[in-house]
Amino acid sequence: MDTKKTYSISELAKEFDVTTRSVRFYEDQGLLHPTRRGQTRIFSSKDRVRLKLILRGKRMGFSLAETKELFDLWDETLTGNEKQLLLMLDTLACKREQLEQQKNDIAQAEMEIDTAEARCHEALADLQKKKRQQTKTTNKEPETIDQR
Amino acid sequence: MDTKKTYSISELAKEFDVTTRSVRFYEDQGLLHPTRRGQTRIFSSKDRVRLKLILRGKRMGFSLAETKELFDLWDETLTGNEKQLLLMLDTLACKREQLEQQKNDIAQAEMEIDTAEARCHEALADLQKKKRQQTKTTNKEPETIDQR
DNA sequence: AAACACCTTTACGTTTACGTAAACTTTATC
DNA sequence: GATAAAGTTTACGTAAACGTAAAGGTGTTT
Repeated sequence: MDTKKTYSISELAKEFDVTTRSVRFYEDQGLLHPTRRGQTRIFSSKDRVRLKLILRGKRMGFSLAETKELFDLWDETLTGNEKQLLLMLDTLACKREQLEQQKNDIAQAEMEIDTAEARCHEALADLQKKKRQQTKTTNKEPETIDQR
Repeated sequence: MDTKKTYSISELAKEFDVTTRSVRFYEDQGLLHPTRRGQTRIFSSKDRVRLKLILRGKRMGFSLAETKELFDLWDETLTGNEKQLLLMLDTLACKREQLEQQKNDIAQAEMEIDTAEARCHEALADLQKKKRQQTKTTNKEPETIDQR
């Protein structure tokens, strides 16, 4: 069920493969806002979404502070104040630029991986050739063959 | 000139907008290998390329240690040892997966930015409407208009 | 030769993002 | 009602990636 209303700390931790320590830390830093039953934390599905966003942000190289800024900004944006709305639009535009940069970086990296891989295959092919020649002279069985 | 043979530390620092401290740190961590004239560092164009890769790696969320591993692996790969070559191919495949994940993350983020932006524009439009109605009753000039 | 720019090493300080242990409370289970 | 399982706070520890002096060495420009 994706519409489950609440989650325990270990449920969230397990689902997203982080420690409870991390989750508590994110709360401490103001990124999550669980309610309490007694002193036990109860996380809403909003918290769940935010945790997902936090982790994606991390994978994308965002700091917790950056992510928190976005969360806070979004919350303030919801108040409907015009200045906030414009500020949010600005911020979104910035993020878009960052994403463009990242896409470029990724494209570059992919190309370099391609050429690196090609060179590896070449080098492997060379090695196989040498082996075959050795095999010819010593008359042994051929070994592994690189096939991709 | 992209074929300039050597660079001083501050040349590199300026070109890539990092501090000399960082460059020295990268050397200290074994990511760069400048030669020396006296005790002054002299960076090759290979170092320059590596610095570029380091920084791109950082933008992509890679740690220096990860980047160093790749550098080292690549250097060892160049020795032509078969095991190294296969290991390298494996590593490259892993990196490719990472890049796929990142592309997904970016695509998701872009979609969310799109919807966030749309909501902002809606909210702004609502505000404008309210303003216009006020303007009608109070007969004042219209103010800013959100046009995109 | 004095000043200035640029380079060096050494070394302690700082921020981020948690890890880890200790000591304790609450809740579920046998 | 004992015991385990999961939760809590407090607090010190740590790795990464530098920042920031301090103290000094080259070299060239005026």
